[in-house]
Amino acid sequence: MLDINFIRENKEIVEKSAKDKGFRVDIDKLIKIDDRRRKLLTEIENLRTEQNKISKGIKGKPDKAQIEKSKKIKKEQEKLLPEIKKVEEDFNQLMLLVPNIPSKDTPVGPDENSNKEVKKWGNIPKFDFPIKDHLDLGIQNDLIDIERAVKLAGTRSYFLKNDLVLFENAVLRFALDTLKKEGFQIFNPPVLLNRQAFIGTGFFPTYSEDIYKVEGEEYYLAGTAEVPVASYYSNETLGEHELPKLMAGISSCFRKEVGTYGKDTRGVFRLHQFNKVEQVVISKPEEAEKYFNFILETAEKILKALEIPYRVMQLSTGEMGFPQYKKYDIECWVPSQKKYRETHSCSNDTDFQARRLNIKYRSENGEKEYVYTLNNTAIATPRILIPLLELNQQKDGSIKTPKVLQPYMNGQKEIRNQ
RNA sequence: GGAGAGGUGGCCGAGCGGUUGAAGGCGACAGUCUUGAAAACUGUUAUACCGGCAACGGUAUCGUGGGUUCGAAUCCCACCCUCUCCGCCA
Repeated sequence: MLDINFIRENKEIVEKSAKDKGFRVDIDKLIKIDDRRRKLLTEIENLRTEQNKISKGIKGKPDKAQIEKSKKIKKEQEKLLPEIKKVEEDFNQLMLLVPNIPSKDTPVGPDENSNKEVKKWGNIPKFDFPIKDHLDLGIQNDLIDIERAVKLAGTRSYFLKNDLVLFENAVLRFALDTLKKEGFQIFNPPVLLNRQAFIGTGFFPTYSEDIYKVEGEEYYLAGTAEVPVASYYSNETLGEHELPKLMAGISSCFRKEVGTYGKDTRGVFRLHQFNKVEQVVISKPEEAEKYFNFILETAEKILKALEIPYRVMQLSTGEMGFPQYKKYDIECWVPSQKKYRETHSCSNDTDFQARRLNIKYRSENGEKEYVYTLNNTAIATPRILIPLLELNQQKDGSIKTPKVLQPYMNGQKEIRNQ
């Protein structure tokens, strides 16, 4: 959420930002509603002032004149109440639809063609045998079964099997260990959450169509641990000395993937349910950029250790999403597609989420201010298994275990069909 | 799921329907005292919004939303949450 006073004073910027990002908001309407809201509020406050004055003058029993006057004021108030209620509702609803402002260095453009590569790491491997893609490798070694999953869970579902289950756990655990070393607190959060958590993190109302709702209850399944972890300190004021909060959540993630029909249907790239370790940082405004780079680097560290070639893209305005001020994607090399594919998403949301979540900090001089929130994937599976399986495949279809994961696999050096 | 108790300021805790934004205590901060510290004493100590350069003024807030009343933390209704006991259960 943006500050209404900021919106009023920077109407053109707010309008342009929304347009560049591809969102439709009527800022004129919002300001008009706010004008009305302010006017009504003042009128009601003035009436209450009068009424309070009368009440304060009454010591014992009120006399007739006092009651008459008070009743009259009350009637006037009651005339205004239905309108103010409506106006405030409209106002709040519209406020939730105003996207964050993109950073000045964000490339302006409607889609991924405007994204900008900011770094690249690793050499693209050459194979001296015909390679298989992750699904063929998975089927050959009895590690992935999608056909049977579809019988009971529909499209975009999967079974992982045998050593791949252990391998997946190894990857996740490796990510957690890496983050722990970097000073993160680790969370296993709830993922069945109330509306407020989704509004607070900026997923509602804009992205509500992609989120599963529990039938008959006001609970929803989180598509990322960002939702519960960023909400952890909601409605709290932190001390300046407590910042930054480095938090990492591991959870299953659920996404409807509406509007992606026919996209990425092969294998385990785009799924309704997957697992992810997510980094969330709560920081002081002036340190946000620093920690934004930090969580990008921790993710890179994990990829380097896993020896996956990747590149970092700065996303354009049209690609970056509703709550973001600045966003990088990390894309990993997928040999079978001869392309980099998105595996990580790194966001600086400034105080946009903090305003909705009501998370502040008290500075040393006693001032209260909103915190900044940042988040980035640490690792997401099964998606990351795609480059991992493909990059480590051998001529006979078996798969080498990356060195850093071997300790997590009891020293097992390769995965093959038993 | 059944039965009961309860939700008040940073915390504990009081509050006959009328200077109650809210006693008292704790904590925190400042001052006095002290070589220093502690103790003691004195004072200060909620948040949001609106108006104002400011001093300050106004409004709202005692789980949430309604209602009764000239007036609600206090009475009524609904909902939410927490705790205890019983049942069920990984």
